Amino acid sequence: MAIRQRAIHSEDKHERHNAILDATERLLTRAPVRVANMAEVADEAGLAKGTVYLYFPSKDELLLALHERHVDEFFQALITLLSREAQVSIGEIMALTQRHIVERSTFLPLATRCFSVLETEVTREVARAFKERMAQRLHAASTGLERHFPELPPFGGVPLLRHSYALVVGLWQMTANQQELAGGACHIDALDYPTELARALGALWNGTMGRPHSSTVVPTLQRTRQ
Amino acid sequence: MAIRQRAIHSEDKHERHNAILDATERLLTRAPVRVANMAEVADEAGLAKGTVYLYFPSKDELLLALHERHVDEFFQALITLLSREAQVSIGEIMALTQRHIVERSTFLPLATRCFSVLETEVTREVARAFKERMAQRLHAASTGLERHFPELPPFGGVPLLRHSYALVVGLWQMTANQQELAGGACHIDALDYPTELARALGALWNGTMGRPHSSTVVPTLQRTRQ
Amino acid sequence: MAIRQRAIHSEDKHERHNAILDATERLLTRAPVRVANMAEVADEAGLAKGTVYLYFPSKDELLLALHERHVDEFFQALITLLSREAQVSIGEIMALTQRHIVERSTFLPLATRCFSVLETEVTREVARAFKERMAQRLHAASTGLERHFPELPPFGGVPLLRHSYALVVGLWQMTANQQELAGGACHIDALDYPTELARALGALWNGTMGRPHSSTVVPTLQRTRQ
Amino acid sequence: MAIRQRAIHSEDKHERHNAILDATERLLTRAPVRVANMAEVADEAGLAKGTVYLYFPSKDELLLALHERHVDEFFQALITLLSREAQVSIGEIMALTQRHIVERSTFLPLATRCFSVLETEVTREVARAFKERMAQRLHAASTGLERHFPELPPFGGVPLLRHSYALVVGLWQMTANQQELAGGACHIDALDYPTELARALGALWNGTMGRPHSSTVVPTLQRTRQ
DNA sequence: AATGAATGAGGTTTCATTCAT
DNA sequence: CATGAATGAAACCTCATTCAT
Repeated sequence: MAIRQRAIHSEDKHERHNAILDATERLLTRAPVRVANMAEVADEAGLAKGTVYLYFPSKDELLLALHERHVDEFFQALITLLSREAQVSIGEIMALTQRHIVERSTFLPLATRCFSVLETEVTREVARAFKERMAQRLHAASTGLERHFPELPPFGGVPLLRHSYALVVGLWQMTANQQELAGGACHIDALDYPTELARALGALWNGTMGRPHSSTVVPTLQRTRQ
Repeated sequence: MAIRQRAIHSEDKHERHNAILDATERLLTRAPVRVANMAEVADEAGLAKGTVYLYFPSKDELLLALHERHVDEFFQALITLLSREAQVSIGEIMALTQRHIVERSTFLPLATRCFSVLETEVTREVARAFKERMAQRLHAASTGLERHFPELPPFGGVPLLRHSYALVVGLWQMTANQQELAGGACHIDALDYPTELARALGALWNGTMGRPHSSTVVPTLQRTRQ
Repeated sequence: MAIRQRAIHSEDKHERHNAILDATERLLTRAPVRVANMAEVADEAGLAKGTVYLYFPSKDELLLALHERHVDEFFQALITLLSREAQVSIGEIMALTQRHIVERSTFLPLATRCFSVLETEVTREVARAFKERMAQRLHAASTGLERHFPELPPFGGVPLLRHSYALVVGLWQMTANQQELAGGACHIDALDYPTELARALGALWNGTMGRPHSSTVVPTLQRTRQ
Repeated sequence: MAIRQRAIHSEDKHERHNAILDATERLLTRAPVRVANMAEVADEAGLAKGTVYLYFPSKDELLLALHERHVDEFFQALITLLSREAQVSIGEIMALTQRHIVERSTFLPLATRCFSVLETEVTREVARAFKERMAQRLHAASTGLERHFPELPPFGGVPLLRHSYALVVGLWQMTANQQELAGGACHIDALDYPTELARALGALWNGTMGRPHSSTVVPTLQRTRQ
């Protein structure tokens, strides 16, 4: 085990906390589906197993913390975008989603796993606190959203964001890793995930705001990829 | 273990196949979140562990088969409904969803689990075959759907169904078992799952068909519950 | 792992149950103080770890079962001796104690360990059942004891046996493994365990029965050793 | 952690040594069966873990030191009692035992633990020194005992004290925490520990001194409780 | 075909002790 | 002297799957 500086000051500890999350992220990137065990995490972080347990009380809380970091980064970016004076378009929000969620190969597999973790493997109190923080993020983002989209009823941003997130996750689960099939079973419905997500989100948002459907959002979501 | 007749003829085998699925379903009904182990499944079916393996090559394929039975029942009902001469309303489709998916306590937990199973624990060939059958069901339902909803473009039923399913699953994962929080953290967004799903699906369908939003679908989805 | 016959019939299972206890006993004999881990036990028994868990639900219950086997063998012998027509002397009982408890190097270390196990590591129900069986053995032995020793008041055998057992265990804990010290610190009090136990038991029994002290019991207890 | 003065002078060190033992005692009082870990000990003492290791080379030697303090307090009291001019009765010695050992909830659990510690976890030298000090205490007490009880042969106090101690410990291990069973399995033998101990010690002492059994000692041992 | 005994890899967590600061 | 972050060995137990009967 590599001998590392000791994390004595609060900031050092925070850094090491993040370093462990980074290590977990790297492992997840390498094999998004398989969940690493604590020995691997410790190894990747250059620490001993016991040290990881100094920073996270259990494997599940480690994974949950990483997921929350993902979510937080997305919401930070979203809230920043929405706090801008100039008009924000649906397309811009989708592009953000694309960058922070879709293209980040670890986000959705981990999110999927955390849904079950929250309900079974973690104390009620931890789960409650996590959900409370999520609710706060939603509210913050919702406020900005309502300013840019007057069609939304008061507090209408929260359910829209929730529904969008549900669509992102649900569609990913249905579509992910299906590219491999493209060769043989290629039908009209076998769009890749980002394209199909863009269409679905477009429909959801237009339907929520009572607008007629506009297909202009799709190219925007695709743009990042090209 | 009770001594059972041997299943020699093909129809007997099919029967036993289903009996194992029934047993798994019963276990899942009793504890939807926890996944039963094979010993319990065999026990519940009144068989030995080894016998279960004669009918299903692995635990994951057993679960997948049960999930497919769920899905099939839903699609059977949907296709039957859509094959009717008289006009089918969105509300009727949602009521069907409510009955077959939302109110069936085992459907969504199992679906969630199967998404990960499909990508990791099952041979490519099995996954491909499963998805192919799903695609066929989607096409069959889509054809009926397009007949009843002329706003849909040709083949537009397939993505709509996929997006709807994604929303059903994704929203369930976000909402399930969160009722417990209702007491303290109750916000405007803490709707129960069926209500929120009805709104989300309503927006998605209206948005997909380019209609203005109509709230009439919500009571329909709720009606089954009363 | 050596491939072994499968234990299918009830008697075979009982045999394997005992084989695992035998293996544990062997390990304990080799290193009476150190408690073996389950991997070692399985290895010594020529079985896989999981197999041991088929026969014993936990390590602690395995140890408790072995201890109970020790105790049972002692009580079987004691009850057999006491059921004899002819007069039984104190010396004979002590010789029995010597053979089954003192000279069996695993008995007392394991007994010591089981006292703590019973109070912390085992379910109340298991502990209760164990103690109930112990009480029955005590009563059975007591009945015979009272027949041979009329000085004992009715039911007086039970406490006498309990006190004797307490003395056996307590004195062993104080004396065991102290031989090593004999060289330097040899005082008048540094008798070896069997001799000192014989004297202590002699005093306890005589005191309980209101007899004047007789030293004749001591040589009897020593006899086995020669 | 509170910043503490450094212990520079020898007396300060001794004080801190005792403070750590006090902390351990407090923890043990709170949960006599569970053995505290070093983190808790340090915490309770208001010190850092490493500091505890400055005063005790290992956890086991810490426990042994605490046990020795217990034992020493008992022997101090016993020797003081026996050094008195006026006749000392068996009852007085038993009352002393009652106060210092039986009623001190930490004494016997710790004693039990230390017996195993002495044989395995501690260097030969440490164990030898401990036993040597015990022998000296025994001899000192024995001298006084022989003066008050002329029936005792020369040096007869040492084995009597040893046997008594063995009985105290052994009977405690058999009886402790068994009150819970009183409800259902209540037999004539289910006396509480102090009562049963009084009878057993009475028999042992009378047997050792060649006296006929007298039951007068029992109420004496109970008196403290009332 | 049916059984269920046997397997053993796989993963989590604890905590006494060390040592850099 | 004092700290407390870091260590890593140690041990338990589960359960999907195999295969002798």
